[in-house]
Amino acid sequence: MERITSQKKVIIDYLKSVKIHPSAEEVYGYVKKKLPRISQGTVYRILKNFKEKGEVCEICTNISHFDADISPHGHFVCEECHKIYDLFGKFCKLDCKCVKVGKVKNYQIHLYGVCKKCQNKK
Amino acid sequence: MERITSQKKVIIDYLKSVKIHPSAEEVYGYVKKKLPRISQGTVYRILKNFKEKGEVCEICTNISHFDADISPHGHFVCEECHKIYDLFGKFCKLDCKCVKVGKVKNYQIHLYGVCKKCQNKK
DNA sequence: GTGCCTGCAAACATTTTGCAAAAAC
DNA sequence: GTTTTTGCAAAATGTTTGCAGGCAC
Repeated sequence: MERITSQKKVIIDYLKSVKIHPSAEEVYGYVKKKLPRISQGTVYRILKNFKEKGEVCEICTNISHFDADISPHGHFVCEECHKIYDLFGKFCKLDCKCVKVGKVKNYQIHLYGVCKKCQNKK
Repeated sequence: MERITSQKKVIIDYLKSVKIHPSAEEVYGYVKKKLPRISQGTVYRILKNFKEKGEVCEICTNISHFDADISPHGHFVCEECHKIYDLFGKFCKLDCKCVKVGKVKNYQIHLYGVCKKCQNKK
């Protein structure tokens, strides 16, 4: 049975109270003020735990796969085999004109799930 | 003036010939077979160079920012100040029913550009 | 020949992990 | 008391960088 600890409470309260989308490092920096003995490892473990339960989501900015097809298209990432599939459906074309916060240079659409091959393995 | 080297040629030819969306590590593994003396640093430098010129794009799978708002919404990432803005427009709702490659659990939409604050600084 | 590019190795940033002690139940 | 979770430190992972020599032009 999962246990409720002060570390988890402080982290989820913090994430629910801010809109700055903090990095793991920023979460650690804040939580350390409230719980000075907390370690980075714990922060990473708790964030991963929340993510797996679906209580928080991660936002991707750090990137590591490359594609020479620069036309606007989406990607389906299989969470089992980590294979990346191209998606060319019409929903991959976004209308960026209505974005007010700044000038959009490009965009990415990522769907996460389990691909058919991996579904059939079970 | 930029120079054309065998390392660059092998890398871009490889990326244009495959559909597996290789990681930097995979690019290195392949290119090493053709050019055994190539180093990882060179691969990273060349990939970054191609990306900056817009010849290849990066696909995000490695992730590092957290958001307790798990409703479907997009993010605008400013390439100058690295701030992340929430986007709640209607284009942030994707219809995933037409995705055939697997079962979609969730998705992310990321727009990249320069936010208004940074535009005004110039 | 000049200046950009590469190989190498070290540095750096980020995240994960093993283990004993501490805390939750 | 039992089991999960934590703190710590080390390791693993992924990426960047400085520099001397090599290569494109």
